[in-house]
Amino acid sequence: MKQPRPKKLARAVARYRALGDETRLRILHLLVGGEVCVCDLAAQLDITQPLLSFHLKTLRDADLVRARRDGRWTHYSVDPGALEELGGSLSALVREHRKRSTLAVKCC
Amino acid sequence: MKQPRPKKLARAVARYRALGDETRLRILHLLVGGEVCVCDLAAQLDITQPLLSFHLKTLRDADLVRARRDGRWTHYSVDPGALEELGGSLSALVREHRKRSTLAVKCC
DNA sequence: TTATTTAATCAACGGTCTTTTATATGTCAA
DNA sequence: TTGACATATAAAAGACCGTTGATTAAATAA
Repeated sequence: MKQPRPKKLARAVARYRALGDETRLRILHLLVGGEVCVCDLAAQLDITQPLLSFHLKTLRDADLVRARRDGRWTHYSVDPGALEELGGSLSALVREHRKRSTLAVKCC
Repeated sequence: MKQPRPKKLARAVARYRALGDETRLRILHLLVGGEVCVCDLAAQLDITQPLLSFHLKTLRDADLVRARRDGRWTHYSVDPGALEELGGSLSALVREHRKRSTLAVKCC
């Protein structure tokens, strides 16, 4: 498989890193059903408000979620694009592995 | 989407965390063509030997790669199972999002 | 305006992860 | 056996991340 472009690699790293936290993965699952406001997320997560805000920012910075302000409230939703890109590159990696593993290239 | 089982969630977190590092993602891409020995990985990565060993252990602990000893050398290869499980849960998340996002559930 | 509510930001602490240097283990060749 | 080579492990330092408590900003209600 050709080596990933630096830019793309860095983006993938940032996204995997964002996914590598239990609270953030939970948030993502809460959002998968559609937009949820921060107040409702807070009600289900049992963490302090600033901490939730921090995790949401982390997910935002990785483009995994989007925020929409509506008066006093802010609604978050998943950004399917980033997830698809990640899932796609994972699948491609597995496919590539399958294809090449039959060829049994010797190394040392 | 139903909330993920604690055990499965923890495994996913550990794996995303393992993927959330540039060196380790590089290693995975180097391995996708088939088994590679540590010496060849070292030649392509420009990091110290103990550090490479550390990253390989991290990937092993996440079940993302397997090690096979062959005399003096150790060959690493990707473990497709873990990658498939990750990719699958990502795709499921995206699919679920697509399905539900048309229903537009109101929150606050 | 003033008070209240929702959410984001800041500073600081503690813990975990990465990185380095040094050492150990295991395997083969001489 | 001894020496050389390939890789793993240990200990310590530094950087980074998650968490908390206090504060701020923005929007509405009184």
